Amino acid sequence: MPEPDPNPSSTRRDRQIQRKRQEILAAATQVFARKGFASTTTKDIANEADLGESTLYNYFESKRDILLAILEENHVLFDTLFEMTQGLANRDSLIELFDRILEIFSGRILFLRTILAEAWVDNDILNNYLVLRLKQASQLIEDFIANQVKAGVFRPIDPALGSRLALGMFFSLVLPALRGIEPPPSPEQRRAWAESVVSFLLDGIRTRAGESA
Amino acid sequence: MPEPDPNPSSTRRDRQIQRKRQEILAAATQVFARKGFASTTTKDIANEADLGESTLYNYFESKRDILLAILEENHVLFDTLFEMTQGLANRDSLIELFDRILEIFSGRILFLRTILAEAWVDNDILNNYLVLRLKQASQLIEDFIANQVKAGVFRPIDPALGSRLALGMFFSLVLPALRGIEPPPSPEQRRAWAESVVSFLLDGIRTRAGESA
Amino acid sequence: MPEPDPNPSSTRRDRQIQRKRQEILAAATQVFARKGFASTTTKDIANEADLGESTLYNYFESKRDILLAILEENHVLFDTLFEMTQGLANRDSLIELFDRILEIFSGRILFLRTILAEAWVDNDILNNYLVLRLKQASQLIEDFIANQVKAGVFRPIDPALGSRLALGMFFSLVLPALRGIEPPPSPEQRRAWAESVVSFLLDGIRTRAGESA
Amino acid sequence: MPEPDPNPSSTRRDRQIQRKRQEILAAATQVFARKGFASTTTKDIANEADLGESTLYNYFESKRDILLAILEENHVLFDTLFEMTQGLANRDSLIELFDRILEIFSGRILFLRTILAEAWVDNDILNNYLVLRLKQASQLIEDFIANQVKAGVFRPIDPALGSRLALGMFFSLVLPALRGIEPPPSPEQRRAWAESVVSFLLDGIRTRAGESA
DNA sequence: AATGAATGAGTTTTCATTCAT
DNA sequence: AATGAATGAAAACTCATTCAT
Repeated sequence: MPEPDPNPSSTRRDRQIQRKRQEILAAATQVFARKGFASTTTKDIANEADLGESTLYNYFESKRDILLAILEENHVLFDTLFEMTQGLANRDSLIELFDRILEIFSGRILFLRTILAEAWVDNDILNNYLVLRLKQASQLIEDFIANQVKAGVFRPIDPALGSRLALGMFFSLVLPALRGIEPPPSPEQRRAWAESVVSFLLDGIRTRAGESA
Repeated sequence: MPEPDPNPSSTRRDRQIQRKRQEILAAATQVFARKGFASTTTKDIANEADLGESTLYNYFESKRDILLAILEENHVLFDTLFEMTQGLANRDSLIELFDRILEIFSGRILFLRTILAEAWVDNDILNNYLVLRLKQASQLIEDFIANQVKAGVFRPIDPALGSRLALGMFFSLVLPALRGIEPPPSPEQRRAWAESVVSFLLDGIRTRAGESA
Repeated sequence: MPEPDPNPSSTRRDRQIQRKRQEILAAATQVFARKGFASTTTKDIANEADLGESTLYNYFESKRDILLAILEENHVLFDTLFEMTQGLANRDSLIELFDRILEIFSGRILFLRTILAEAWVDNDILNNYLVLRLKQASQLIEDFIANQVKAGVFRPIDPALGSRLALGMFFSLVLPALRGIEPPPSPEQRRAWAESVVSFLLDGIRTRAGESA
Repeated sequence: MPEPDPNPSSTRRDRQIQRKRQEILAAATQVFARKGFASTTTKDIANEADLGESTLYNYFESKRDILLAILEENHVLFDTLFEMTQGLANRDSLIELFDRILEIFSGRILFLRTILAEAWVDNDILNNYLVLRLKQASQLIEDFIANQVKAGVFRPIDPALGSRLALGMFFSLVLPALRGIEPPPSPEQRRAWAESVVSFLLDGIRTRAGESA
């Protein structure tokens, strides 16, 4: 027998509100990704959410508030990514990391398309929602590189530069999907990509002396 | 007493018109880069160009027409790049290519910032002005890779993937400058970057068996 | 076991309804006085009454209906004033009248602030709720003046004008409190004011020949 | 022969703009006086000014800006009043003052109706545009009363109270015209009123001992 | 050729009111 | 009886574009 909730209606109501907010955010994400924030009208969002335009304002303060809610909501999601990734130890953990990020990216394509577009023209969004994450990711890779260099596994390379190039490789793979001109990668494709990036990064593209023999 | 030119006013006027158009395009590029096309008003452009708003319409049909003129104007510039680069033969020609593109990019930051933003939300622009160029660049690198693989210098790698990753590395270097959060690279910086990218691409990051000894 | 009332729920419900209506009217009076009718939203009223917005419509037909109910409710109150004041006989009764009206005004500041604001822009309200009362008050004073003139106590003055000036003096005293930039007058203050007005009215401000001696 | 204006077009343009602003202000004053600021729509103003709604925004920043421009414009006008009135010396100068203010008021009825309405609900407007003026007027009268009391001409009366009552009398005369339920007073009417107010104020309404004889 | 002025079409936002529960 | 949710209608304001000069 379930405990009588001391405040059941309030809680249910809250959930109901949250659900509706999610619906609106999902609709808005669709349209923002397609047209960009500035070119999206509240009418667009309302149509996509199958609501009256004024109803939006029962759930959000303004159009920009909707955008920020989308950013906020997804920002949290990426927290977990970095919590899980405590450190990069070896080739396999690098592959694992790239694969996981590719997976997360594949599931958040519309959001990512939106945030990249807005961060491109809005400094607040860039700094509050993108730079932070990129720094975290970059740091992770830098630390790995620095360690490997110290251990003699890597050539003495600037970790910051290495990290940057690694991120560049990574984005070269997902960007077409984010932009919507390629389908999101299948799990197999992701795995293959992750391995390729790591291989390129670690081994380069040239035949090794020992291998070519 | 000046020589009677057979068609003086027309020619001079044409040049005058062209000059004014350039001024407007330069002003518009500034504002588009800063705020994005959709958030830029014709008033913004007119202010930046130090003109009356309605004067813009003596030179361009519409706000979008200004954007397209900017894209068109710069598109031509990149033609020369690919004309000059007939083929990549070796490590040095790769470095040379990257260096040259970095240089061109550094001189066209505002334009690039604009085209990237708009191609991100506008399929026409993406296809007509960006994809074309990327394909050209990509093809160049792919051909190089395919050749090297055939010659046994490179491991048997998918040239398309290799090219993509190479472009990704390249963009990871210029993007912060395009976005305006880093200064444009100095010539020395460009050279160093070009060498780094090529080195990463060709050699990888790991100590080579022969080198570690 | 309670007596079966022949019509209990109805009566009790009616009282309950009336009580709730009063609460809403009190809340609305607060907000109307502060912001004016047009700038007050139904949400403002609902918040002040600690109710849901839609609940208002169980008790009133519309926002304007609430305003009219406020006017109606208070209109009745002033009936009693004029019933009690059957006629002005002498200086003391004049003082008494002013004092009483000051008292009533002090207890109805928010209502008066509201009605004055709305009568200022709404002819219906002006005519139905304000002009009537002012005419009654004015008549009272006019009659008094006319009588005094006839009796030779007053100079032969236009009673309508005299009444108007007397009302003007009166309002000059209460208006700051109605507007909310002065505290409501204390009973002593009211008494003093009433005497002053009557003294000014009757005696003027100049030293009398007999007095100056 | 007129001096060549160094900047003629600019000046003419400025005048043109000023003229259009005046037109809009005049139109807005009409509508504000009739319906109150909050109930007036920009469409109302545009219709009254025979302009497109959006045209208003070429001359004013916002609806409120129009209101403030009206207040500002008229505020200046009252400056002159107080400059002219350096001091009140005797009965005739008092009459003169009242007459002049009545005249000014009669010419600014719509403006005054508007400012009174808004000052009634807006503290900024009350303090910045009304209280200031009332204090000036009040001070003038207070000084006069204080002087007369000192000279033994007036009974020892509180000058602040006397001033307040005098202002009340004054407003009782103009208010109906401001509200629009009486025609503005004719010059003769104004003169008569001024004399009456002063007479009431100075002499009171009662038969004087000496006069009744 | 340059532009001040005007504006229609739209955009975001507000708000009184309705209605299902 | 109370209200959360939804919304049509309208409000203030924006902006690309036109046009007369």
